[in-house]
Amino acid sequence: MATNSAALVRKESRFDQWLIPRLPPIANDAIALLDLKAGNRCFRPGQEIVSEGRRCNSVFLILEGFAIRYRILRDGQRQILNFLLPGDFAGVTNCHFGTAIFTTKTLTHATVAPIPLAKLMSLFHTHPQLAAQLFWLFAVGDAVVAEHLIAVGRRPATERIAHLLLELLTRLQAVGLADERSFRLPLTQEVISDVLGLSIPYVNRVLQQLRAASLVRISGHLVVVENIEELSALADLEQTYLKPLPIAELLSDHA
Amino acid sequence: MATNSAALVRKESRFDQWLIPRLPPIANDAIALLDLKAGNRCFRPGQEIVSEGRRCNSVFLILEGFAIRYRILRDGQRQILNFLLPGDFAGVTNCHFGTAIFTTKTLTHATVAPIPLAKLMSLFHTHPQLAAQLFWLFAVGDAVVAEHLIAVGRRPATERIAHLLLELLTRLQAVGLADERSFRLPLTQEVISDVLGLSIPYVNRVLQQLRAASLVRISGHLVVVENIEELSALADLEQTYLKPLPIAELLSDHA
DNA sequence: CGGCGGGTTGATACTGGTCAAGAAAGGTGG
DNA sequence: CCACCTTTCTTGACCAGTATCAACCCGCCG
Repeated sequence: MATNSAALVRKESRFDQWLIPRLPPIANDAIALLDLKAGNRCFRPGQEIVSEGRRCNSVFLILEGFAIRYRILRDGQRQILNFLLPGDFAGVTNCHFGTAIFTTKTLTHATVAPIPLAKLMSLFHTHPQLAAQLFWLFAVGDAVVAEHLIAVGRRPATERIAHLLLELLTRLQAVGLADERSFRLPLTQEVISDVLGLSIPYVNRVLQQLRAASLVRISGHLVVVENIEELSALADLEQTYLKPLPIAELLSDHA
Repeated sequence: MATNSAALVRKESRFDQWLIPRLPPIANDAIALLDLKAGNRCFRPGQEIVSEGRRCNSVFLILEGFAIRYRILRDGQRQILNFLLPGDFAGVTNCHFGTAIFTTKTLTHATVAPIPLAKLMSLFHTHPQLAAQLFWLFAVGDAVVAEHLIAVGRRPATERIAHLLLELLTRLQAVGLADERSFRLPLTQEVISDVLGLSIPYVNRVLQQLRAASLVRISGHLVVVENIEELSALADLEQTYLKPLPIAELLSDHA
């Protein structure tokens, strides 16, 4: 079972040291199985982990730090697709095309474990339950992007921002990187605007309103949600996708 | 290897009959392995295959017909996330949460093969390469949604529409359901607007411009791209994600 | 024949973009 | 600890892409 290898990892304290977040079991499994301690790579803020147009045969398990996946358009505009938090796999989509179609760039210092796609796939033969867990992670990732698309496609700016902040709060809580109402993350207004498809000045104005209404405060790299209830009412956030059932329960249910 | 079972399926002509599209190998594999001929379900246009809020423990392989995945917001607005074409798996994300968070609804008559998630997962033990192929399909699906998000987030209406039509053309060609410049699909202006986050009247006006410029013509359920070059120039379409490498090639490459 | 889902149009409003510039804030070397 | 530079944040004036609302029309189906 998953718990064996996960427990195994937890014992190794040096490794645990910077494994601050509570990675999902799949991540711990992968770490144990692939001996990921060996090939870790560290990135500085703003470095590209995966670059659009370049070859890519590996996925990257984020162990520490934050990253974004995005595309730069012809006219120089940027659309950020999603945030990559500790425990997420980066580059999964990219590596299936041989050459990357999106760029993944670090937002902070980050520790990342590269896993060659071939190695991962070959593990399926010996550890089939790993595949199932990966699917589960994928499904969550897909849901995050889908919710994001809904926000960008159909919600006004204020709701989008509220939605984004609550999504991040919830996801970060899940990995132990946020407390009840706040988290640290270098969320510049430029980043927010590129995530949500807005302009920087407009994001600024909306943020001022939210601040004036005592709903959120972003100062430096600290994001504080001052009134979760009201902000949630604004955001209309789907909670299910951020708190998915453990895979075991899914398989035991009946149609 | 994958080809065995795929070839096996192709021989069965009665089954092949309505398997007009060239399903990807994974689909044919699944069909063979799971004996999907047995449990097929037929849907009429406008029926829900998966309903938001209801339990969901299966994925659905689309064998014939078209569907959309969407969410209805509080205020009644709809955001369509993606189109499901023959060969696509529907409900994959949903079934990982126990209860569906999106709705999948038929656009035409459709034939669908339900696959209990548990059944699929258990196959990984006996057919590990199936998992790898499913990942590949997933990656393509993710890329489609991601490109969609980019269009909605950062592109003006005309480009969005051009992008959408070319995406559909290319995807349909891949399964043998479109010729060089046209395809049939009940693409109402309401659907287009809900896919792209626009209003119906505006879609109408943009469509008129495109028609006036002899770029596209939508009449009834027939979509004809009259000038692929110009439309492509407009759309700035990423082709890579619609023509991914076969999985074998990916695994043989080196970092 | 009537109803209805689509498509089309016009008038009008507004959300959010653009441009331009300045003020803070944060980081860095001396 | 300060001067300086860069990044980020703010603000204002103005503009434009799209939304809304409200008809009306058309073709199809029962």
